[in-house]
This record gives sequence, structure tokens and C-alpha cells, in this order.
Amino acid sequence: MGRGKIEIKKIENPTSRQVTYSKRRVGIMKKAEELAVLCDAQVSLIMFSSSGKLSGYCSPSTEIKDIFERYQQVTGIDIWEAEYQRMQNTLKNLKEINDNLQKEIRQRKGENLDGLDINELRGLEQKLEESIKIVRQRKYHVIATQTDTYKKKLRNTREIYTALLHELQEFEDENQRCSFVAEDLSGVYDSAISMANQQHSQPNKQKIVYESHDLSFA
Amino acid sequence: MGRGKIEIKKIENPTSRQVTYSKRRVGIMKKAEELAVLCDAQVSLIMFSSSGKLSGYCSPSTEIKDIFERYQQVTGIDIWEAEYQRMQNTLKNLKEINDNLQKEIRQRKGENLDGLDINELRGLEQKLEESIKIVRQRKYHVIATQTDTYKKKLRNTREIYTALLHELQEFEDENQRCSFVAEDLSGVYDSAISMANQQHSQPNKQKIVYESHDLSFA
DNA sequence: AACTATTTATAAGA
DNA sequence: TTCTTATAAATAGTT
Repeated sequence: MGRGKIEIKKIENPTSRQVTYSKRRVGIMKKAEELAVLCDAQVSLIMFSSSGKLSGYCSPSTEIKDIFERYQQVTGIDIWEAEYQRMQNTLKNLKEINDNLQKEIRQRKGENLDGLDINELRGLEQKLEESIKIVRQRKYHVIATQTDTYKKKLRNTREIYTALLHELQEFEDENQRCSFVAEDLSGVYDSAISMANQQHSQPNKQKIVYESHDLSFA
Repeated sequence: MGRGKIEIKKIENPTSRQVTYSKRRVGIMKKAEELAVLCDAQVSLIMFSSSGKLSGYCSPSTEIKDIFERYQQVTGIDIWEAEYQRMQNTLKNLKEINDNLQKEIRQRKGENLDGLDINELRGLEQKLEESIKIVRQRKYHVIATQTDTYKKKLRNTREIYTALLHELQEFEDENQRCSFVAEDLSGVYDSAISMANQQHSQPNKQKIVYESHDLSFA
């Protein structure tokens, strides 16, 4: 319909093709809408131009996906059926594994023992005994390790303490040598001990305290 | 385009509507094909008449699903995304639950205890102890029940045996009373005895033997 | 994008 | 549904 009749075959001239596409695109969309409105039909029209541009029409109060779903339903073609099925299977398998795990754990917890006969119960008991043995061994191991760690810490602390004592002794000796009044250092020792218990710390702190006392008497 | 101009709105007369649909359906399909051929475009046209009949056109060397996939790609709309996501979530959750179960069961089996401190180990030990206690209780219960069952069976068998003995006694008495030639009844006795032995033997056995002997001497 | 001669689609009727 | 036909609509070629 135009100035001349045209043959329906690919328009080789890209510009003409593009122009024709533009014109006819509008036309067919109008037709689609008219069809949908006039005849109360569900219409989906999707077009990609040779340059890849998307246009489309979809009847009102519908969505492309609805139409496609309906299309699938009618044609029986389901593109995603395979993958869907695969997922469903995975799901089923996981559920099964889950159930088995649940069952085993419940048995190991002592729930749901009704179906078991003596032999099965004996087996379960044995398994549990083995498990508890392992757990105990592990516990003892951890305890031993920790005890060892404590011992080491203790030794370390004692060393620090001894060193501290030694320092204080030297300090005291020096004080005496300088003919100052000898103070009662028991408080200082106590501090040193509690401090050593805390972690490790700077021997200098005590020194400062001592000096401060010394000053107040000066 | 026709004998008269029409307003683009739903045709209320169902027959007219159907007729128009038929005519325009052909028209738009032709248009779609022309567009696809002339302009080298991908075209998908899907129509459902108000009566539900499906018609469609799809550009050559393409399939509806291809066009639809392309459509999804371009628009970014994924119809199945929601459901897919839902399934994925379910899957993920199941996997998580599974992992936790696996972990718990492995702990209860005494595997993989490296990450646990003393308190956790103590807790685990305690849980296992509780479980084993339950299992043992169950075992004892089953044993007791079974023992009970055996006792009942035993008692029952004894009763049957006693009844049998009684019957035999009566039979024997009658035999004597009728002054018939005393037959050797040991075979009959033996049957009774072996039956009794099948389950549990009885102190009465001796009695039978004795009586049988007694008879043979009578 | 607009024009317009022509072709095409189709409404109404049979 | 299909055919016919008068007429509306679409559009090819042009500006």
C-alpha cells in the first residue's frame, strides 16, 4: 500500500529497511492494540529490529509473562522444565539426607528408640560409648594442655616475682648504704605479688611508689 | 478500512467480535511476517482470542523461547527469577541445616573436637552421658520386657504340659479300669516330653518316666 | 518527518 | 467461515 507494490523479501538497503521498519513497527503495534481492544483478546507482540532495538505491545491488564505462561501451558512447551526438575531433585535429595541425619542424631540423643531391638540398642550404646571415650580423651588432653600452660605461667610469674624481689633488695641495700631511714617494705612486696599475679608489669611502678613515700618523709 | 469507520473499543456483539478477530488475526499475522521478512527483524506475536484460542507468529529460524529469552535479557525482567530465588533459598537453608546436623553428629561421634574448649567438651560429654543413659534405660526396659515375655511363655508351656499330663493320667486310669492289655505308652510319653523340651523342660518329666515304668510293670 | 498516490486491510453484507 | 465490495487505513516513494 503505497506508491508502488513491493515484493515481500528482505530490503537490502539498510536505510530503507530501517525506515520501513519504523513505519511498519508503528502500524503493527496499532493493529495489535486494535485487535486487543476490539476483540478483547490477549496479545503479545515483541519485535527486535535488525539493529537489535526492542519494541513491543502487550494487551492491557496483562503482562508478557502472563501471556508467555499461557502460551507454555497451551503448547505444553516448558523451556525451564529441565532445570526446574534438576533443582527439585537436588531439593529432594537434600531433604532425604536431612531426614537421615535427623534420624541418626535423634537416635544418638536417645530419642525415638522405640523401633530398635536389643541388638540395635547394644550397637547404639557401643557407638555412644566409643564417642564418649573420644570426647573424654579429648577433654583430658585439653585439661592436660591447659594445666601445662598454667604451670608455665606460674613458673614465669614466679620468676618475675623473684626478679622483682631481687631488684627491691638491691634498692633497699642501696638505701641503707646511703643511710636513709629504712621503711617497712612489706606493703611494696604485697603490691609486687598481686601485680605479678595479674600478668607481668613494670617493676618501675613500685619504685615510683616507694620514692613517693620517701618524699613525703623528706 | 471498510464500509464504515469503526470506533476502537470492545465489540459487544460476540459474533461480530469473533468475526473481526478472525479477520484481523490474519491481517496482523501477515503484517508480522512482512515486517520480519522485509526488515530482517525478529518478531514474536502471540494472541489469545476471547474464547481462548491461541494463534501466533514467530519470525523464521527463531523460536518463541529465543525471542522471549532475548526479551528477558533486554528488559532485565526474569519471570522465573522469583520462584528460582525461592528454590535457591530453600536449597541454601536445607544445606545449612544439613551442615549443622553434620557438625552436631560429628561432634557427637567424637570427630572434629579441635575447636572446643573444656567447657564445651564437658557439655558434650554430659550430653553424651545423658544419651547413653537413655539408651541403656531403653535397653534394660527391652530386656525386662523380653524376659517377662519369656517367663510368660514358660508359664504357658508348663500349663500346657501339666494339662497334657493330666489327660494322659486320665487316659491311663481308664485303660486300667477297662482291664485291657496295658500297652507300652512310652512312645506317647516321649512325644509329650519332647514337646515340653522344645521350649523349657519341666521337673514333671521324671514323674512321667516313672509312671511309665510303673505301667510297664503293671 | 510530511505528503500523497496507491496498495492493502477490513466492515458490512450476503 | 468465506466471498464480495465499498471504503478506511497503511505505507512506498518522494520531498
